[in-house]
Amino acid sequence: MVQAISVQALRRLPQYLRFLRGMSAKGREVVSCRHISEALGVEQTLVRKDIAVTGIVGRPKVGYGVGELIAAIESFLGWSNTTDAVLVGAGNLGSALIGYEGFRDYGLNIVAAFDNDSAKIGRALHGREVFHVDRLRDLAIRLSVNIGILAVPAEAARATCELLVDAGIRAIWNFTPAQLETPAELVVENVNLASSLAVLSNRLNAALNREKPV
Amino acid sequence: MVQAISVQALRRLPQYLRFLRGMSAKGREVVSCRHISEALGVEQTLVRKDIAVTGIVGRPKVGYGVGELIAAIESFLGWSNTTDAVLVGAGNLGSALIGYEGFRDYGLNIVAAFDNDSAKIGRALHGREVFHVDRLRDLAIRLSVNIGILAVPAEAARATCELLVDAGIRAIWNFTPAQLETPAELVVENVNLASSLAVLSNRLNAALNREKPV
DNA sequence: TAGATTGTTAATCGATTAACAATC
DNA sequence: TAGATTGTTAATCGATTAACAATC
Repeated sequence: MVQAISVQALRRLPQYLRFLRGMSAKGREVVSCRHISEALGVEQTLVRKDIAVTGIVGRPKVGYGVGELIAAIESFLGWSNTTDAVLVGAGNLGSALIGYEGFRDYGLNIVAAFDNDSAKIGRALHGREVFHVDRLRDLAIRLSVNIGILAVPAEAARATCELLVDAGIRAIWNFTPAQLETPAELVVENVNLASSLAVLSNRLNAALNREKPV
Repeated sequence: MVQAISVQALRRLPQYLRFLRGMSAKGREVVSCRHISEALGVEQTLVRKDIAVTGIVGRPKVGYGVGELIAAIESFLGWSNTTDAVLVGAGNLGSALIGYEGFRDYGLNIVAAFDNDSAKIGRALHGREVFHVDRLRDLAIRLSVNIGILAVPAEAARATCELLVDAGIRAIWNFTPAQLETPAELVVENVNLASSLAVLSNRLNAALNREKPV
């Protein structure tokens, strides 16, 4: 059966993972929920519940094995093995993403970049070749890539999304502000910078108003 | 009094805004909740409640004035006037952010970039000069900038955060995976790519398993 | 008027937190 | 044993949805 897990819990797992890897690097072998809770500011009980979904069992009075827990979270997220992805849009953001080495920690490997600007084709971008989008379908199918990273200008988002679906892509990591029309079976995860900035703006305004009330 | 609004609602407002601007560009003058609801896949009642927080009042049987609604959302988010920000970290991601023209739509203006790599200092990045971080405090205070964008390597995140606080920065948009130790009054908004990818991975795995159950 | 739409109140649902039991 | 910690069940809280009233 497929594990049911809340989006919120899912979003916390990588934070635990990062903390645990740090502990592991320091040679620490066991860790308690209280430890994680205090480091990340997440309630102990919540940490315990989140960890429980990975199927790992801790030892009362001791805690969890750091290595075990890391492996369990990685495995739960499907990050134990490298997953290939293609990136479309080799502009500023696209090249930053392809050059971001941190993705390795999440088991993500961008195998190739695509663009429709002939000035960009053929050049290597951080060691990955840039192809014309015309070749997307062929290459993605041949390499059986499931994940597509969308970093094109907003106006091109929908059309590019269709290209990706046509290329057999099953999940799109959408870095554009555009809302994608999604065929039911397509997984779309939006990285919505505007939403994030809205939260920042609102809290900042609240903080400033608290100081100088109108 | 400071408007109370849920983070979720706050995150939806920019989506409405984007849709409304599109409508406005097409010459549309009124819009109903149903209209927004269908375009964005958000329940009508929820749209209505979200819009209500901006203080705007619609007309039964008609809807809301597109221009009015845009102005109300922009004003609520504090996006009607441009807000200055400084960016620290002029690497791949930093230069993508400084070159991203979309921020203009959210009233965000990156006035300068900072780095500690002498190879990057002095060069212009998408038209903005890159300064040494030593000059951060002086410039940020002089320009009374409230927002700092953090795009340094994860290892440098905490130290840079302290520099920003020392420079009078009140809100940090954190693009690093690091968890920041936050003084109570500092606003921190994390753009957590790992969390986002975790959600994507999990849904993709679920979709693939649905096809080929174990 | 009738119908469409806004606005609000009540019900539901899900996530978080609190309380407690189990265990080493 | 006593105490610390895990694991689970119950209570709370907040966000979403459903139902309804108001209005043009």
